[in-house]
Amino acid sequence: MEVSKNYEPKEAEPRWQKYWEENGIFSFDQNGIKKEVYSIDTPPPTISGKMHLGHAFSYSQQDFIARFQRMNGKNVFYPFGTDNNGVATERLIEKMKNIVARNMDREEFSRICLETVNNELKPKYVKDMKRLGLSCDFSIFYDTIDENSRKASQKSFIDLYKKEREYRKDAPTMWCPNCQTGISQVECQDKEMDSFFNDIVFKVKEGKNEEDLIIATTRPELLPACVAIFFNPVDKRYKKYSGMKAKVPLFDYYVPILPDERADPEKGTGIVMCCTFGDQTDMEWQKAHNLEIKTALSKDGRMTEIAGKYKGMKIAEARKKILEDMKEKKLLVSQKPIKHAVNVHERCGTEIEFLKSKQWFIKYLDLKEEMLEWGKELNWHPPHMYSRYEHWVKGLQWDWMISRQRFFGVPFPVWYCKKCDDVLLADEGSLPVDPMKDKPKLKKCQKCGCTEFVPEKDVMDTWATSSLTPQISIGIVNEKIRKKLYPMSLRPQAHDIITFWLFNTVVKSRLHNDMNPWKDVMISGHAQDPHGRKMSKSKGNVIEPQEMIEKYSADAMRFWAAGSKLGEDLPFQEKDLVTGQKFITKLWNASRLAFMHLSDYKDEPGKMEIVDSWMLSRLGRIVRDSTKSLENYEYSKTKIDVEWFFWHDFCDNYLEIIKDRLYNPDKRGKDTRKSAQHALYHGLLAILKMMAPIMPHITEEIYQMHYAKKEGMKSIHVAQWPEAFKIEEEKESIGKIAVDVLEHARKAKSERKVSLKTPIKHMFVKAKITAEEFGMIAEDIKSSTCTEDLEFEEIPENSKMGFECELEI
RNA sequence: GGGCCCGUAGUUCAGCGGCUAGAACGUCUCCCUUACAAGGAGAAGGUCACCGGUUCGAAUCCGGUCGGGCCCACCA
Repeated sequence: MEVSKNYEPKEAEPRWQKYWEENGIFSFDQNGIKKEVYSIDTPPPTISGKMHLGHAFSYSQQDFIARFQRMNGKNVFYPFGTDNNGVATERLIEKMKNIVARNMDREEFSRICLETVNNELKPKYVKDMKRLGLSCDFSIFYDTIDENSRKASQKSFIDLYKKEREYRKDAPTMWCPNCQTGISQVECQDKEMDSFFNDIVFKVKEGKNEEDLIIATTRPELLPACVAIFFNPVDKRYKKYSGMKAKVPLFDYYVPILPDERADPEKGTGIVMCCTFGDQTDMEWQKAHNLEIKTALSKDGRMTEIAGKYKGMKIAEARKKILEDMKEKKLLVSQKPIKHAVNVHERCGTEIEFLKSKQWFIKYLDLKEEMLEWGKELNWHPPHMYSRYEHWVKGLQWDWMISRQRFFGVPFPVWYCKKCDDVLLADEGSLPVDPMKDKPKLKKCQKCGCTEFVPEKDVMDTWATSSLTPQISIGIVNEKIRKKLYPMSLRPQAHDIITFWLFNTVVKSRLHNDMNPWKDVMISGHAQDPHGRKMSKSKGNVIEPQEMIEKYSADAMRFWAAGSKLGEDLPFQEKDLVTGQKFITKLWNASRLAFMHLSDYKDEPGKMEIVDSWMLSRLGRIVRDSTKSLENYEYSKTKIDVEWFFWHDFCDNYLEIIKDRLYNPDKRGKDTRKSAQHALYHGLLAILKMMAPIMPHITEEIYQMHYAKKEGMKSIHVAQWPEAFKIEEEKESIGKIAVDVLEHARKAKSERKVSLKTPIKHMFVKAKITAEEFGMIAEDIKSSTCTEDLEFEEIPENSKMGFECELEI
């Protein structure tokens, strides 16, 4: 069989991708109830334009596993979703369409978001993923904002509410007084600002006298919301004041002086005032000491009525005025200019405030012990990733706040009674609902009988939905098979979101179903720039995977992604794609040689030559190890093992040795040719199959040329994973002599700077095998090394000498 | 500030108690050989970051130091 000289990945890869899709090679068999299922909780990428290198990296790694499991005969459930709900999408679309969400009707804004996502963003994304060769069943597809997902999120909300795991209460949220909107962490930015440390005077009664207590603050305008003063318990200077009260300057009311180790004795004067709320620590203090919450700022960034005469002033104005007044009353001792980083809203640069408002929470702080157990029950790959989960859980201080004052998200299925504020849930049968548009099923408040309701305007945080991906994706398929899918076999994801996505999914699954969502988790590392740094647009070191796939191939890209151990970060090196490309070429050329000699091959082994058994036995070890590696998510080991075996044992040595037998059956005998054909056929096939998960296109191309018909399979990717060949130690050790001799001869010729086909006039081999055994490999040695006269001497078993080879060229 | 990972050849990585510490790329030398010259073969190249400890034996296990990366938190 003649095989064309070159392989063109640019043409071949899309061709096979189309073929796989048209033939449903990766379809999940929804009726395959009897087959063992392997289910994957595919991460839904956030739609932010197009696939980036980190995606190419980690999605390739999970795909290796999916393809391996499929070749092991499992019915692989491998859905695909996109995460397009939440702030990230909102902001992207505001920019793309030049609109501002808060100035629009929510429904209208959501409509534009959905349209943009579906028509512009998603298709590009899915195309990129398919171009990478991802073997998802794209017919099992979800969006975190589609009807199914909204329904699942709202159902989850109702269920947890009924289980008394949800509550609504005042809580501080980050707020931009300029844009007058709640904002999220991702919209914040650090900004270096010039400010002053103001040393101000609190008065403490000490017997008859009043003592001064000096406190350094950058936020004097928050004084009216001051609720306590803290010092560190190890700080002897302030110990005597513990439990006493101090008078707040200008506002003349008393607050307690309390010990707390969060106060830093080194900072300022060592004592600090707690205002509700100046920053995160204020919130912790408020909660830990159960302090009153005072609100000094309103939503438009003006002082509230508790500020007395400063009421209605803007923050900057109030700060100035208050400082002036304190100066006048000698309550301001000194001012030191400082530079410090503050959180600002990235859109407008305004300093962020913490305001209290009603928020929904999932109550889970009481479950810390259980959470640790849940985490331990998962099989972590690699195992050390568990400690990230563990430390996160141990450090938890708040319940899970799930409400956001946002626009494009899943609405809460909730109305409130206008009169008594009682909660009215949507009817489960009517989900998904939008309370701003829909009406509750109940006509009257159960508590007070009132008939007027106020819809909840907030939407859920995106994690409240994405923590349901197992339920959402499973919800798409036949009811009959759902039971077999849950808990799922695998959650693949990167390590940066263990504390969010992974943790939240575990929590939801436990609260809803009382079991873990999956058995195994596989945690990928990050793709970095060539110098091992994080890639980011601002650094200008972003590498686009699309370009690299175009320049080399998807297989080469995946080859690179298989280059580091699971969980390890990997710097991107373009040279690694070159290596991948070379490997593809080598596979292609070796296959050309093989198929040239296999057209008349029939599977009837007969008597096997030693060298053929040597190769198959060695390969048997590789198959055994590689299978184990992939079962343990160690795809990089499989790659290294197969790559090395193929290049050196198989191509350099084995193929060179059998050429003579293949080309010259008249001289060497038909049986020795048959033996070579047999080993060649099965050896190459096993190599292809083991590389198929990593390089799905080139292996498919070669498989289809020769093997597909013979095995009666539509694709290498649904073909049976190779069985390990029998390992035959004795034959291996005899065969190894032949290989050692070949390598020795090659080295000798290279040192003498002569061509490899230069004849060797005389060769003298000494080895620890019998003359009879040597006879079984003598002809192969002669032909592969071009030796004219070969002599052998047996080394006794107990001799110190090992293998020796002398030659004369 | 807390956590996790990593320091092995010029570069990117394997090896994770026991052969002479490996591969790829790069470098140098050679080779048109009936799969492959947009190839191939061979060679050179290492105080396994540093300091201690455990052990018959440490790149590998333990403790510390110093670097690098990432995540989280903080910024009165």
